[in-house]
Amino acid sequence: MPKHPITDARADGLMIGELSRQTGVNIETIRYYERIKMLPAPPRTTGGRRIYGPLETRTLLFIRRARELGFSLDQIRALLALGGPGKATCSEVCAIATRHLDEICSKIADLQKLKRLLSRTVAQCSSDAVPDCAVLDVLYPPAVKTNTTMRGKVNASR
Amino acid sequence: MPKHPITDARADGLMIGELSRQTGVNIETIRYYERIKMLPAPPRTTGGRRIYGPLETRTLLFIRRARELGFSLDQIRALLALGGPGKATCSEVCAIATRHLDEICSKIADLQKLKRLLSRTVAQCSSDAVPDCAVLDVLYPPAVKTNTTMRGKVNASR
DNA sequence: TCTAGTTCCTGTAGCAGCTACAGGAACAAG
DNA sequence: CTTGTTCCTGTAGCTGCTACAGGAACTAGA
Repeated sequence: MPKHPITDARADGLMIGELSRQTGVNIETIRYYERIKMLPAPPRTTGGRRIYGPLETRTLLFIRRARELGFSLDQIRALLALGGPGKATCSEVCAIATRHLDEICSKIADLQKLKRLLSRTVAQCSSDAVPDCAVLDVLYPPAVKTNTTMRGKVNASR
Repeated sequence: MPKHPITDARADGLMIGELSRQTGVNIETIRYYERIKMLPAPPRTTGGRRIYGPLETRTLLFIRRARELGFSLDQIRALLALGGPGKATCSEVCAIATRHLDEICSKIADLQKLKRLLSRTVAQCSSDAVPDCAVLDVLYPPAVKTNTTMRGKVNASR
């Protein structure tokens, strides 16, 4: 009767491949999430295959979205716990999100510092020989300007 | 005669602890760099301890600086190769730096998108009960708004 | 000379967050 | 019954480190 690959047992419920297709989350990743207890272990068919209901789909989409927004798995775990049966206040949820927002802001600030430095440096590129390359000048420590040709002097036991 | 912990063999040259202190790079990290061939294996004392010369110090500082600027180890390897004995043009070095700069820029752009979305969302925090939390609304997929209390229905073998 | 304390050595395992196998069992369709 | 697909478990790999364990080498003091 059903022509889609709905398989066995209770007819509603997806197998892992379908869940993966519907959520855009890799199969191996789904199993990984189960292993690290991000997702509850779903029931199985008699043959041992996982069957997922709408709740799991929803949870997985939640996780995926949160990952896209850069939340760590631990943060997501906390969010799921707050949204869960215990119930909590919105401000607790916001606290996690705000902390994450702070992290994002400081990451942006760091990257912008890098960007300024690097683009200033790259702009000086001369296309000439390497010894005068501005990029290498920024990278190499300015102090030790010693002769680069002093190798293999010490010993060499072993 | 020497009161500083310069040990054995040729008197110039640092042991790994001193190198670590001077460069600010963790001892274990230095050995790790050697293992993955970021740093050449240095000569050893008869007792088997590594002795580093000024070139190694310089290289390690280079690596550290490049890491601070967010270059990957592979990129740094490439930079070191270019700066090395083969010599290359400044534009080759700049090519690597420019690619890295592009990565930084797109990371910044991504993070700023996140930042806007998250801060807009967090701003709506009501401090009230969870069901109406704006953060969770953003995270949860808008489609499936089904009853959350339908668990443990399918089967439960195993 | 013996001993204590420090530094160093190798090798292995762990972190996040996956991804990619190998080798086998279960299923659907011809 | 066979073929092909999907699924299963378990393990190892990725990046860039960090942290151990268990032992060897060195220094300084008694």
